[in-house]
Amino acid sequence: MEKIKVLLADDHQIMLDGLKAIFAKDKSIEVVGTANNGLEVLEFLKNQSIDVLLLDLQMPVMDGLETTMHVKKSYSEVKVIMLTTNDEGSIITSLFKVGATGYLLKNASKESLIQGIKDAFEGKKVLSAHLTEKMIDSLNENPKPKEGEIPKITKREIEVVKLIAQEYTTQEIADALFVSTNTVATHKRNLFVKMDVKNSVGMIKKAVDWGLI
Amino acid sequence: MEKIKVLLADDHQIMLDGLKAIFAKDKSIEVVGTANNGLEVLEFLKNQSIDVLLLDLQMPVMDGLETTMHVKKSYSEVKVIMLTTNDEGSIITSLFKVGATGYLLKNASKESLIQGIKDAFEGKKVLSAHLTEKMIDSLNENPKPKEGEIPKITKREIEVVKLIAQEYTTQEIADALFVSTNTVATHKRNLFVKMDVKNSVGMIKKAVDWGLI
DNA sequence: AAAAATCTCACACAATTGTGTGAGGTTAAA
DNA sequence: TTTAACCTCACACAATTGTGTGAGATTTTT
Repeated sequence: MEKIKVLLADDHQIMLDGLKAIFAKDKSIEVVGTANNGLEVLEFLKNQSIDVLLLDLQMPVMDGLETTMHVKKSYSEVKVIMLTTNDEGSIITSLFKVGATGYLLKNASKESLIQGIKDAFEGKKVLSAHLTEKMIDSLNENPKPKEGEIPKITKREIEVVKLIAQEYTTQEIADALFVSTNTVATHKRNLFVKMDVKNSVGMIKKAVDWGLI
Repeated sequence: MEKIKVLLADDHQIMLDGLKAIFAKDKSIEVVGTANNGLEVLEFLKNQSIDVLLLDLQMPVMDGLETTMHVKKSYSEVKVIMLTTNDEGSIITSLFKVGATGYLLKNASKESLIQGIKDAFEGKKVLSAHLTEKMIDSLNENPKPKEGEIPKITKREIEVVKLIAQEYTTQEIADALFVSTNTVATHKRNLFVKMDVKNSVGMIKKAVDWGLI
């Protein structure tokens, strides 16, 4: 069987050595090179193809996030696993959005690392169990409206809000709801006051924040 | 030790019976009641407190998502675990945003269910391993602007977009940028075309999607 | 049953937004 | 250096939005 070609990138030589030692013991993984920053990774890829890129998040010159973007843009078939010591939940989602395949803690066990490489190679998403929760938390981190701070918006008003969000004009909303434009205008007026906004733009922004639409 | 008080909610009686049977064998869990829909859950909570709510996502009258919102609003200390057969990734993030604690598949093992209840009770987030990947995928699923699909928005235009998002009128934007209202109007006009929207509301929505603001 | 909230509509008017067309000056790219 | 993109502004006009006030009808809550 062909070995999984892995490129290691970390600014700490000790880390690179440690990783190489770990993977040396595994028959299905071959470390084909190392890099000290993102630029070196891109240089390496110009000359040689790899299957998996194991990447330190914190690096000088070009960090993990930026590197991932560049790599995925030019070599989309490469699986990228981010390796890091700390676990800032907020960045995890960004990582996956730019196309990373996995996210592992540096203090993960040797077995986890090896398994992570293999899973990534097979196209699976890889995530340290401890990090799942972090990620979930980060989803909630946007200034979620505190319980009592949301005024009571009526059903009809919500209908109006939704239509406004869909770029409907007052006239179109009136037609859609079978009421007069005056009525729609009244709903909007009341909404502006309730939501404490100046215009439809502010209204829709808050509506999104509040989960109204 | 006090038992963990659990309320089961599912519109299928068979499911309820099965769950009861499973939890009956565990000494630390006590099923204190069952409900067939969200309304019954809310009714139950008026008279009796619980620790964990195991909730079917698909229910008539009031589904899991809506129920969760109501429950967390009035009884924030209750841990909610969603139980479902299918796994629509997109809904998972919504779930956590409304305050759910976990999300398990109905075909999870008995052990997983029991452990899930215990974890939730201790405040941990619970997620079927198989669903982690789904969730990650769903992060990527918002009509992410494909590389080439985002038109080139100039710096000046972005400034305008940001101010519009802050409920500035054209006049105020003009003052803020030290240009005439005509200029601002022109920027807006160009933005409408570039972004293919009808008005400022649509513009701000897309701007958010595209990460412009 | 009385009170409060909701939904409806009218009328009038000010304010703002959106559209069309044309164009001069500056900057960046080919 | 020629072209292209960008920023600027004007003028005019239509369309839409936003405000203020008042009020009847229906539903929900107390």
